[in-house]
Amino acid sequence: MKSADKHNKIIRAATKVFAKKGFFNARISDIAKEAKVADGTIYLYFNNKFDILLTVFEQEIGKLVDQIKALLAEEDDPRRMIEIFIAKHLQEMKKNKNLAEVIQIELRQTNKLVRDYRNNRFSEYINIISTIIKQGQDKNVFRQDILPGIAKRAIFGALDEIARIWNLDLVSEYSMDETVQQVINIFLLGILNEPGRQYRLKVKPSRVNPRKKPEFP
Amino acid sequence: MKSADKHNKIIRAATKVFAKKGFFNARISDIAKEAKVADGTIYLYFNNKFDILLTVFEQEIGKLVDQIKALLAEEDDPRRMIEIFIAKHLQEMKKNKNLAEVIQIELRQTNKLVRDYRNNRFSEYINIISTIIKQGQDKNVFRQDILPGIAKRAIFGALDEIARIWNLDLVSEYSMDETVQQVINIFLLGILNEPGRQYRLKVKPSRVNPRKKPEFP
DNA sequence: TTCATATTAATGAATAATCATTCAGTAACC
DNA sequence: GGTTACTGAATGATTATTCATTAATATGAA
Repeated sequence: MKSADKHNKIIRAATKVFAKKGFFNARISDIAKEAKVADGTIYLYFNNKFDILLTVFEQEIGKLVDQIKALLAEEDDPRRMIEIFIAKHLQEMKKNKNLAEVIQIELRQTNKLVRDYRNNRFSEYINIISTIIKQGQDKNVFRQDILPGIAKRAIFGALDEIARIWNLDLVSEYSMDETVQQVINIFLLGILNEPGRQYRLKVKPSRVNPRKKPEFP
Repeated sequence: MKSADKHNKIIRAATKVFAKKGFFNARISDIAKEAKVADGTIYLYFNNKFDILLTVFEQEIGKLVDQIKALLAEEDDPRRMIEIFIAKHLQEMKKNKNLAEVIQIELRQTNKLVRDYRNNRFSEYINIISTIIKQGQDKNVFRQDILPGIAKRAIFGALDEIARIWNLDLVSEYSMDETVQQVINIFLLGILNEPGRQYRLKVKPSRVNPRKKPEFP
């Protein structure tokens, strides 16, 4: 019987190797060696190299989804929920750089080739953000003119870019906490000083409660 | 004399091919064919495949830097400057999907391997954002507690993620303008409704005017 | 329990492609 | 006739994947 144990060992090895060398430069033999397994063994557990990447990705994102959902279940203030999401995502990426790297790779390299190849836990992940925003709008805590489908991309993109920089291992002088606070700060309050009183956007937000419109994909 | 013309032809071809297939799946012969040139000719103009990617990247980003700087030169309200940056970046990525794709690729795949290989016009590019923010802080238009080095990453990341989605060519129901407004809106004002009056961040911004601290790399 | 056989898992060397790069030769131009 | 630009077939390296072989484990009859 093919053991779940070995399956896991391969996944862990692959995560490590992909993170270090990137998908295209990772050799199957690297993964095999890292997993202390023969090259051929890998093909008993996975169809091909892509399959490994996708499995790693889905599985790791899945864990994140579960964790964050659990955290959020205990909170019902949308403002805090956004804080929790941001903090948790960044903490996780700081802790698990391999995962951060694999997300980067998967999102830009493979997607294009093997799109919608299987169910997408990643969509589920970022839709957590838009769901929180919608809740906040229902409670009138968030601005009604924010489009949740765009906001979710902006927030995820910001987090992902910060994680990318961490992975370049240039030394940063900012602490984790400081960074988390900043990002929360920017997204909740914006960068403008006393926005309501001093400044009108060049183009005013036009639609209110645009829930009818389909989401930004 | 090796013609600048041919050099350009190769660059244009390479941009197209990289965008379509990604760096690792692009063959030199694809680029050669697209440029209507022999495979070997490419090596008269570039050292190797990486060199082509880097050249494409630096050159295209360089153009963007020049354009945006020109636009900004005519404006001195930092709020408008941020608007201009966001709008221009998104417009450009929408117009030139190949470029958007090459940015995605270069930032995640190569960086790791060939870091600091040559001068970085990309840094120059995103430092435009932090410079604007600093100016805004000097004029007391932007909140003093924003760290420009983190804000620049958040803003660029958001824009980049949106461009990524556009490149997946899933149909989006949002117009360019709508998206631009939203993003400006989010970053200037935040998503919170009447932020000053209703909500205190869980953790308050601590330092004021942290200009002394080194920037987020 | 013991041993023979069957079934399943694992191995890693061999295969078969794939391309980046080179370079001997040709063309274009001065 | 000499210099420079260009060509594209040949080279040589690399590696995902396969598969014949071996090891491990299960089964069950005596």
